[in-house]
Amino acid sequence: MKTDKSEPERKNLPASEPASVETAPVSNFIRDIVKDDLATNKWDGRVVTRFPPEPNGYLHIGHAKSICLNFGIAAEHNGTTHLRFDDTNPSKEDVEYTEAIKRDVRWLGFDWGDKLFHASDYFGKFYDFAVQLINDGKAYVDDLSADEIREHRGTLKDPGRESPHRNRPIAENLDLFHRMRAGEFPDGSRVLRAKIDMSSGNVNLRDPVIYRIKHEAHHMTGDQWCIYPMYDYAHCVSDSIERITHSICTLEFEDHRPLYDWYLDQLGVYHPQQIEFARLNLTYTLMSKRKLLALVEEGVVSGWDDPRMPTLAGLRRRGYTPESIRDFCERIGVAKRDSVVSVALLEHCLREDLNKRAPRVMAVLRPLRLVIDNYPEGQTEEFDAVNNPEDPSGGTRKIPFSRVIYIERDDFNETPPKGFFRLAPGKEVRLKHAYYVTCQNIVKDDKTGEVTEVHCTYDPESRGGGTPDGRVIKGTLHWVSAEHAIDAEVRLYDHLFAKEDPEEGEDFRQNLTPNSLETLTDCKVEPSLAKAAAGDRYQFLRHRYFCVDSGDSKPGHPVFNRTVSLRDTWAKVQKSQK
RNA sequence: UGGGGCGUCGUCAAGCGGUAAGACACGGGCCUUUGGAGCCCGCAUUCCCAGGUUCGAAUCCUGGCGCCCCAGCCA
Repeated sequence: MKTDKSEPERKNLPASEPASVETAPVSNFIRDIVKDDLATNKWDGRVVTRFPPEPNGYLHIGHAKSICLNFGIAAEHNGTTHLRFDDTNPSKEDVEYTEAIKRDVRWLGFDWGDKLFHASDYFGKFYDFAVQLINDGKAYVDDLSADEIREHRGTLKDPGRESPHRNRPIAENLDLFHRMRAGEFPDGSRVLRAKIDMSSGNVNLRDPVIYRIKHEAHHMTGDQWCIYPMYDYAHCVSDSIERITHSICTLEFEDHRPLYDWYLDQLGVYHPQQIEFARLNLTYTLMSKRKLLALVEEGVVSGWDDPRMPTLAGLRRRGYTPESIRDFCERIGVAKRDSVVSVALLEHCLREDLNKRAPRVMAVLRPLRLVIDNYPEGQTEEFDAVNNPEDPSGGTRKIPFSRVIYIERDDFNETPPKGFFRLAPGKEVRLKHAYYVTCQNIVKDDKTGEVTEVHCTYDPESRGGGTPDGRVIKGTLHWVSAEHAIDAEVRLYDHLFAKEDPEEGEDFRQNLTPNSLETLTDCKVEPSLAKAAAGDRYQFLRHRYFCVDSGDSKPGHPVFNRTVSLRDTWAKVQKSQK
């Protein structure tokens, strides 16, 4: 993969505060449970959590919430957090994903130390425990087909029926299970099931499958196994083996908790507490891994790290900072009620962080030539420009100025609407860091009528941006000297989905924003950007925040991704005038 | 009465029997060499509804109503 070094990224950004002191932790019910447990010494003073992704896709912002929660709670109490790959289904999983997941967790700012595990590390133990269940008469081999098992399971309202194989002698179960493992039976021909209660109101307890046969190679264990354990069984036993204290998962697993508890109780082993919280939903954001995969596979986006994706890899490439994501995860809180957080909050967290850290720079996205008629031809001078008014230690840089410059097309209007205080015929504006200029006349294209050039005069007295007479100039424009400008490509991203709820309607694809990527190839940026490196973040003055693309940017041809816009009061005013 | 969970501002969310935090969004003002940032002010007499207990209820009890999840050999 292209870029992924949090190292170089860190280098040219001011050091960030460590996660622990960013903000005082907000109270939530899980923190309360942990605090209580510590007070009653339930776990001998230990706090051990785990983040258990399945390596079948990339991590997204929803996972970030879980990561921050698990690592955060442990860190607050001097505990540890395990990174454990829940890799019990070889048909869906891949090493590409495990590497991406590790990279993303690290980038977010968390460290699992030597606590890196895989459920597949425990395949041997899982097998032995299963044998124990059989020996205790708590599990049996079922010969029913998948369809038959479903049929026997009953419905939500009607109880299920017991399998005819349910009361097989222990010895026979043992023999069959050994032979399942030995590879004697084809996929789907038999399963190992827990013997619980076919009439339970909780469907999960109607003799759930423990092991299924899959003659498939596993990315960690190769072809050592042809039977693989199911999630419910593998997860609780893994937690037990690792002596997890608080096993935090999302709400949909609430119904599984009785099963989690059942396995551990029957096995008579160490028993962590499962706690469920509401997963993160964001407006305009698709959070389903399966559907995100579809976008990648169908080429709707350029990959898992496309800057429009809600994946951590995508957000990183877009220019998000790990600090802003952590701050966001802290601010949204943790509770049990289903909710949809406004994406505006995420963007706010980003802007707040970038405002403090991103150097200001001048870039003209849609250039319009401006000629200063009374400025000597061939003359060049330099101005000192503050890199970041929010950061006194940010220093200054030199910006070259000359007779012909580029300004933003939007910053000139031949027939200015009310309240427009940028450039217009006869009007005077300030060129940031430079001089005041007054528009004297314009040049238009004969055919299209489009303004192709603006002619101005400058006031030599206004050097630096002020005049002795102290006259008030409301409009300040950014600009780039034509002969010194660097050509750049700029990619403007919009929300991938036009609907607040991307899942609305029959097919989420119908809710895609028609043009969520607009590429501008004729941009002019100030020469200091020649040294911009992949991942560097800037504020293009008066525009928004941009990040040097880590995939396609090259030394002679920088490519910038729009990270997030600046607040735009003028746009708001215009909107309200309509 | 299939089982499980949840209902506090537009959106998140504190609150744990003592009289509704905070954030985002929104509206108004100040300030400004970014229409940025910053600063100030405003924004739930009321907590899904109805009863009850109590000197006192968002918090406890009872009964409704609404929303979410579950019938993979996925996780």
